[in-house]
Amino acid sequence: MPPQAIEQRSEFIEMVGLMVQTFGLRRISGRILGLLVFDGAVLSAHDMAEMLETSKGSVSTGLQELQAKSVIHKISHSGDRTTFYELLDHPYAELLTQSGARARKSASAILETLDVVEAEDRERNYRLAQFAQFYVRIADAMEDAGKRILATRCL
Amino acid sequence: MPPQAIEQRSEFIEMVGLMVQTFGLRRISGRILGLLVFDGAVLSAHDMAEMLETSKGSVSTGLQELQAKSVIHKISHSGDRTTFYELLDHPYAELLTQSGARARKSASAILETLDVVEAEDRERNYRLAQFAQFYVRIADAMEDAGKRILATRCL
DNA sequence: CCGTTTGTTCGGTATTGACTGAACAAACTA
DNA sequence: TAGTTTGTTCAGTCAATACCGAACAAACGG
Repeated sequence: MPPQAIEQRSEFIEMVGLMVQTFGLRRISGRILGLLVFDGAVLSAHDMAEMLETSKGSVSTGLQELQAKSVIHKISHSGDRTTFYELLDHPYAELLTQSGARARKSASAILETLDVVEAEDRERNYRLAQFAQFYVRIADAMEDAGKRILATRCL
Repeated sequence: MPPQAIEQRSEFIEMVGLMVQTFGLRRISGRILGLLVFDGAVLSAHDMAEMLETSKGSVSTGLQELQAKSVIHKISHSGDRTTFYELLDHPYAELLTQSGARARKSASAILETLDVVEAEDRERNYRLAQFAQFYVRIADAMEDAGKRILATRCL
């Protein structure tokens, strides 16, 4: 690989590391994701730690996080104790689903307050309802986006 | 206000403080938002600092953040040096717009990598495109939700 | 079984960034 | 102008948390 390409790859990996933090993922998880997206390889935790120049411990946590979000999955071969990992077919759908679920939970919490609070103050009721609706819209949007991604034809 | 209502109010305020962190807002900004949503009052920074039992400095930063996101706006009366703040009519639309813009920026950054990288590796191209599309979908979803909120009839 | 390789757990460390509070600035009053 | 109130800025502090790496566990080969 020419030196320029190495630079591009490493920049991409770092960029993804920063980007995924929006979803509450650790930077290390994003760097792993970036590595897998760029190289498309099937890798062991050991290899990843070397390639990303980081500790095995960090990689281990990152891999757990990415599995919990259904971004990657394990692969094992008989007669080999190594566990490998690769991207799932639809790596990002679950991220959206979970974000949507969180938003819906926020909406519920607000509506709960609305229920509990005295129903006399019309304007407060409106403000709380408006606030809850904000989260409902986000939840809907996320879930829709997730479904649309799943519906997209695979290569 | 009965003690139970005070408790509900303060719980709500703290909850919003945690919730808004999803949008990259500080906790203090969320607590201010919670206060304004619950009370519907027009308040000065001084009052907010007292009510939230926090420093004037924190409130000041929080107010700037909320203004930058078009959640609140200033109100001033002639012959009074105090600046007051209140919720805007559509406090949440801009939050979505800005989130959408950030997502679109991520998508662009990924597509830029796709452009730069050798076009030979078909599978890499696909993975990068898929990743970019993920962010495009989020951007679209956020912007749609924002528009839908604006279109919702006011009280 | 022992040695080797792979991977996880967890206590300690370092870094990030939110919050505080004091100093400063601005705007009005007497 | 001096005094008062309001608000911002910024250097320092503190807490949250991501990361490191050593110790441990598990799985296989010799």
